Amino acid sequence: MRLDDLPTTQGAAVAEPAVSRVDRPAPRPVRITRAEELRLQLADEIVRGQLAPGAPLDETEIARRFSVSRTPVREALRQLAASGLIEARAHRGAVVARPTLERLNGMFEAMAELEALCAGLAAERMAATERAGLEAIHEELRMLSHAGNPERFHEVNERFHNAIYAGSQNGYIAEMALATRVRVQPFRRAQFRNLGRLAKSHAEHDRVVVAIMRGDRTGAANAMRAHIELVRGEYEIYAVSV
Amino acid sequence: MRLDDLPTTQGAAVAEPAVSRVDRPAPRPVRITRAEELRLQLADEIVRGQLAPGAPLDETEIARRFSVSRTPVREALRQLAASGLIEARAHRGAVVARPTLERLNGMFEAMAELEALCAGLAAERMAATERAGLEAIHEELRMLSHAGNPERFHEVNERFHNAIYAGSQNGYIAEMALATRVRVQPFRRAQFRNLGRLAKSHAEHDRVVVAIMRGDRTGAANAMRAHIELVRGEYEIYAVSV
DNA sequence: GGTTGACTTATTGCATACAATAGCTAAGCA
DNA sequence: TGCTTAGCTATTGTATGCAATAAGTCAACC
Repeated sequence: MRLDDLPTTQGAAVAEPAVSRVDRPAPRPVRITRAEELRLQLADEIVRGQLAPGAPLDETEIARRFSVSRTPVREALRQLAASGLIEARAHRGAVVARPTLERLNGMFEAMAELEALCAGLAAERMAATERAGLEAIHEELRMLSHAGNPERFHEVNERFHNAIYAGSQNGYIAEMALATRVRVQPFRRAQFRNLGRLAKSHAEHDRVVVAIMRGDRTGAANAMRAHIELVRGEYEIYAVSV
Repeated sequence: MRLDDLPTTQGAAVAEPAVSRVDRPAPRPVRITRAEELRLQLADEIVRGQLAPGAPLDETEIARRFSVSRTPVREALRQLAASGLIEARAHRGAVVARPTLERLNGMFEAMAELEALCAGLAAERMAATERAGLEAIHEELRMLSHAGNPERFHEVNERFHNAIYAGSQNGYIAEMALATRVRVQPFRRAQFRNLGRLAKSHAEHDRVVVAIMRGDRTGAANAMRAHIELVRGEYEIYAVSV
């Protein structure tokens, strides 16, 4: 998952201007601040599972580890807390978020509904080029499902879903959908249980794509909702907190 | 709008344990931190319209105004930026968020869908006591609509919607709905255009309540979606940014 | 045996000083 | 006149030190 997409402010992320003129002024060095760097790094480690839910995040220790003072560390931790990836309990140290089973189920329900909403809106609003792009990604996934490469499949799968978010033409909803996806990411299994899941996933996607191409809002929403419900099996859903 | 509800971390706000045992250990002084205080204060001023969209938020000036150092001010501003209430442009000062017309429309669409989702879930899941509570609030609104007190009506109206959020039994979705409501709040007109709107609003609520009581998920969702679309007229929807 | 209380200490909150960056202005040049 | 560039300055970013709070511990008491 691309963590640059992590929406913290009003994420220019998904709704990026998309100005792809070649004669742009300059690539711009993109001066990144240290706090920002820490935030991205920590978020990445959490989402990738290197920092498991419940893992302690000591300000002083992190400051030492990255050779910075506590100030930018605090800032990064606050941002992460705001985005829900960590829990900051005063005077007892912050830890990687460890939602209750109930809450995790709630997040999945939200994800299903948000993705369904995006798919439905996309069916009505996607521009021709966007539709073409979605089909291209879909085709790429078909080939990857045959090749049996879960890692790469997962990557392209995210592009698939991002394309549908963007197709909703509603940046605000797209951000919520992406943020939710990021937040459940730490609970994803390291590997799919079986490779057959890839083919199944592609088949489910197919129903979504067909409905979108047909401009069938309800159909697209239902297909996507069903897909997310099934995807849920790829996640470790168990009580991680007390 | 109660700003204590503003969800920044994983808002214990809406999903508050609801432990209302009388013999609770102690009311707990609720030690509030300075940064938190600033955040609430500034958010309040923004939502109430005292700080209009586009108004500058100078770190140093705010620090002077509240007699604190820049550190807690920075923290508060970051939090507000994360929740989307302000825009923090580096080296040009932060300003109260000034979404484009397009984005504002997107937020309203999101609000309609989120509230509709909550109403639908509430229809299926509300406990008996919750249903009773909702009806009580609804009745209170009926009386207030006759009394013609827009201020008070507005207050109770928020309790009405919060009750439906809670009825969804999904804290995560409830938080998104509330956060969205807060974010469009600054664009609400100071007064309803006419008092007749209160009676109309109550009539729309009535359709929602009836559907919820009947356990009619689709009906409740549709009624709520329609209500939010109409409520939209109470907001100043115009391009506030360039 | 369980509860209450003070004490200790880890951890966070805040203030201040300084460094660094980017926006801005104006001068110089084509 | 329009563009580039250099320097200034407002503003933000970071480091460090100290203050303050609450968590945890242990002992005394009921």
